Amino acid sequence: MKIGYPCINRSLDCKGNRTFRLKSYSEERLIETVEKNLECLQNMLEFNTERDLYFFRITSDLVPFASHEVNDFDWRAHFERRFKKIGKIIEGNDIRINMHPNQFIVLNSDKENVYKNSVEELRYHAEVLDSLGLDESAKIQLHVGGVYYDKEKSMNRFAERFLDLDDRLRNRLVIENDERSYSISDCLSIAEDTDVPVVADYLHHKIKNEGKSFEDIISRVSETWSEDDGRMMVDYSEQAEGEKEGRHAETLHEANFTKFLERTKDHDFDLMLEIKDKEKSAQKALKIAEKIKI
DNA sequence: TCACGTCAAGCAGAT
DNA sequence: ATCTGCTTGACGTGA
Repeated sequence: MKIGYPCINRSLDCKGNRTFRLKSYSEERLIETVEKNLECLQNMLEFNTERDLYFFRITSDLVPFASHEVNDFDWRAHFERRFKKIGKIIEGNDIRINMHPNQFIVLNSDKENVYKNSVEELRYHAEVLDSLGLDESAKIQLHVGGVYYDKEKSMNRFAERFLDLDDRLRNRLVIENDERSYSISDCLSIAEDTDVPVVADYLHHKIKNEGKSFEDIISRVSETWSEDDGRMMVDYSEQAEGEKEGRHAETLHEANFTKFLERTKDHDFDLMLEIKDKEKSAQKALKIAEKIKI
């Protein structure tokens, strides 16, 4: 099991997700921003390996406006060596990487332009992972999308469009259950038609689960991951006590996390901790995991 | 330096 | 109708 956290490190004084307003777009600004983001990405990866955190989610903001029409700069060529260098660090330390496009990426949208833009944005994500020289175990994790008053049709539309993607991109995609539309069971049903691996999100499953327990369903989820896909990925987060349902907790709760590990001890997976205090909770989680030694 | 309105983009559920 | 939250709040103007 590898443990990691998404996108941001609060202990370091660099920011790896710098961006700027579309209004301020210029090639100089883009280069400057990507330069700093890559530098910080490297810092974060080094920070992580020094602390035995070998799973990391790279921010979608790494290259701002990468898939926007305003951007015709060949950032891949310009930063090729930088990407390769970071890729070597990733490879050398056997770090697992994923990315998670934001909410605007909806592959199954009923609007043609949203679909088109989503594919472009997914291509950008794949280009980042390709530039780093990573194999297809580096994943791009997305939700199934909208329901549009007809869930079956919307799931079919997802499957069709997924199968229609280029191999290189499709082989990097994985789908994650969300807390209101598509449960793990729904994702598994899509996986049957498409062979897309499924990422199980523990908190989302707690909120939407059709009465199935996490430990029961995780076996079927693990079967969606092939050899080339790498180890199954699981997302873990906790409900912020007293806050609205689905809100992430500020810090990891030891007793909850211990219980989670015990409930899932029959399975090996890489674990992404979606907890507000990031690397702090990740280090805490690592200690707990080592203590009870799964 | 700080407060705060706004930010490329979608969607569903709550208010 | 409008607001909120989402993998992550950050940018940027005005005082």
